[in-house]
Amino acid sequence: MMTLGLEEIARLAGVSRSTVSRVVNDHPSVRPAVRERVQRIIAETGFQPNAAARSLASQRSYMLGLVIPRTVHTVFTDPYFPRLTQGVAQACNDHDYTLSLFIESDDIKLYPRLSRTGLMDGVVVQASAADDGLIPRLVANGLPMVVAGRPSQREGVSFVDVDNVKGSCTAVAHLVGLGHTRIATVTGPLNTSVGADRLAGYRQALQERGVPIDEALIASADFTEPSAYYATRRLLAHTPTALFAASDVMARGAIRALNEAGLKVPNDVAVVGFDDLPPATMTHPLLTTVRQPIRRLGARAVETLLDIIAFGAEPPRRIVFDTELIIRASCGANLPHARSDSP
Amino acid sequence: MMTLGLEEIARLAGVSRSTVSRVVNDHPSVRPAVRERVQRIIAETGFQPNAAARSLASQRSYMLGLVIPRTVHTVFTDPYFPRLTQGVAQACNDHDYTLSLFIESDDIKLYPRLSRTGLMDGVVVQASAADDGLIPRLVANGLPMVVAGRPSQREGVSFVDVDNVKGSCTAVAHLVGLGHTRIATVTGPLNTSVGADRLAGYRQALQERGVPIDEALIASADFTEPSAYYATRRLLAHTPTALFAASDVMARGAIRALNEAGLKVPNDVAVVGFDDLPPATMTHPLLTTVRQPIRRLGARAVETLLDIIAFGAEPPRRIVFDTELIIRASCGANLPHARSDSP
DNA sequence: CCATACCGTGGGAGCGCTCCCAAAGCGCTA
DNA sequence: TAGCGCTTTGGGAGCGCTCCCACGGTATGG
Repeated sequence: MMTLGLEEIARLAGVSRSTVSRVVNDHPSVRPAVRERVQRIIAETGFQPNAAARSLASQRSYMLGLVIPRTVHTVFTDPYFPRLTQGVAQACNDHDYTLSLFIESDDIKLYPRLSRTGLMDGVVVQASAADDGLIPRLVANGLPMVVAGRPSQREGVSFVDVDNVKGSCTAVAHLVGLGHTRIATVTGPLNTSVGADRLAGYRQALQERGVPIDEALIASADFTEPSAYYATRRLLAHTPTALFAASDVMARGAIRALNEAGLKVPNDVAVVGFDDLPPATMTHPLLTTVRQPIRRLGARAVETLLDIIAFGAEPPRRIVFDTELIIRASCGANLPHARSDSP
Repeated sequence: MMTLGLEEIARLAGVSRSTVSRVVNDHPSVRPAVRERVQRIIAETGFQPNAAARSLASQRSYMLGLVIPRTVHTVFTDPYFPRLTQGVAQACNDHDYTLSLFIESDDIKLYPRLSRTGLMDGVVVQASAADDGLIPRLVANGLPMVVAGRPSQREGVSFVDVDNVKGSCTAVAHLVGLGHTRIATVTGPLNTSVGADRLAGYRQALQERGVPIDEALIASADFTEPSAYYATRRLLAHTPTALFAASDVMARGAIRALNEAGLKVPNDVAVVGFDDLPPATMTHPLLTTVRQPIRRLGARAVETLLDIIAFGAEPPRRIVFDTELIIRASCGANLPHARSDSP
């Protein structure tokens, strides 16, 4: 059986390879009658152009990569990444691109895998603590790229992020408005911008409202539930009346530690999280948190990437989404004795 | 700047294109001295072979596809799919393959997208109610394929699945052993084999133990929480004392309906789920369920696929994993008045 | 009626690799 | 020293497509 290629279709339709190519690629300059005849043959034979050959010749693959420099386990444990992937996958579908996943915490293995492929038209890279290795190399490589989150090295890099500083500032300000002055925080890793930014927002909120900052009320963790649990236990000795966790998952860990110590949420300690990721917010009581539009962020990253592919990486695109404070029960705002948040 | 290709490296190293190709592909017949020299040049220049050209010439891409014929929303809402994806992604990493995601509920769009790509060396396809359209076409196409779950059309198709009949049979037998005779079930869609099989296991357990089957105690749903909630409400009138839900997510919906009706779990109604997917099993009380090794299933699907790619699709591989009954609190097995499960 | 313009079409020349075959170089034996 | 077989190397011929240029045909204008 002869390979079903452009040439073969051309033979069957009595035209040339070029004309078939034009029909396949919706090029306008083909007579309707000819176009129709070719299309009929294509439908009859079930012909599908060879993607490798097409990519080789055209330098386009219509594939995008989603690069998450984490372990596979982390990616599927932390609800953030599936959500991001969802946004990215949906956008890829919408624009008829194929999505490839690169989940690998080891930089050394990740880079060759990415550029060896060479097939990707561009990549969305999740920011991480150690992206200084990967991102500049990708940029030097000339591979169109958008970072989800804020990269440590921002020179000439396009990114899509949420305003973490403002988000956590709003959350902490809310706690201050409720009358709290001993507000603890469980932070993310401070060598990541997301961790650092959410702590910065915490500091800013206290500073702006004249609440003294007690460094003993700041405990750092790594966005996992157990790390937050232990961080919170360390915090207990300093008698906070409120706690801001830099993620919902960590808020769960904090609440667990609080409950174990016989403290009631929100009566003894008010708690606010960050993310608004449904399974994690199903705490008792329901978690007050800062909602960030993760799916939209993922989708926007893809759209920005397509824009870069089409029009070049200059100037770098910077998109920052706003967050929204979602007030539920864990902050105690609805408690009878709560002081009003608004004057 | 001249394109960095095999030819260019060859020139720099003073050898031929073929020799460079041999070095890149670890072909043994290259003198160590030459190999080393070429490798040095490759390292210095940061050369990476072009994947499209390589795929075109060799007919191999080292890419696998994971095809999930569902909406993007479903895939990221139901915890089963992320878990499966995790297993698949890990296995792809382990074998140095790149994973592409094809999430599309519309058959009409899915097929062309898959075969147009043509790049995939093979695909893992999640079974679905309407896979009769997709799977035979893929088989006809000659694309190496493994189905996760049981395909409706099994002729010559390789698949990896769990023993759903035995799994649910064990679960229901457990309830019978606890003294229940009015055991209701909330099933998955009965046009899927997973839905049908779990119901078959329910029937088998009752039959084997001489418990009459009351069709009024069987309500079908679609694996979502709300559908199970409503199905359970319909069941309430028939006064079950136990309920087997065909998934953990549905067990949650069932428990919600039960609680709303003022029924306590497990005291008034014992509940057993299926899947053992952590977020969903965090019910009050903790869910007794049938654990299925989803990640292993995903990983095994990939390994089977690689086997098929290497050695051909004949004979079709059929792998069935066993499940395990995980007894927690929701079935009431630990209640003081519970009858012993074992004679 | 011929010149000019353009539309539709065909074919050549790659894209950067792999695969195969032939040739060269080597050590060994007879 | 000629002959043999082995290892190592080089180059040709594609893989199936896109892109570009050139050509013939028809429509248009002078």
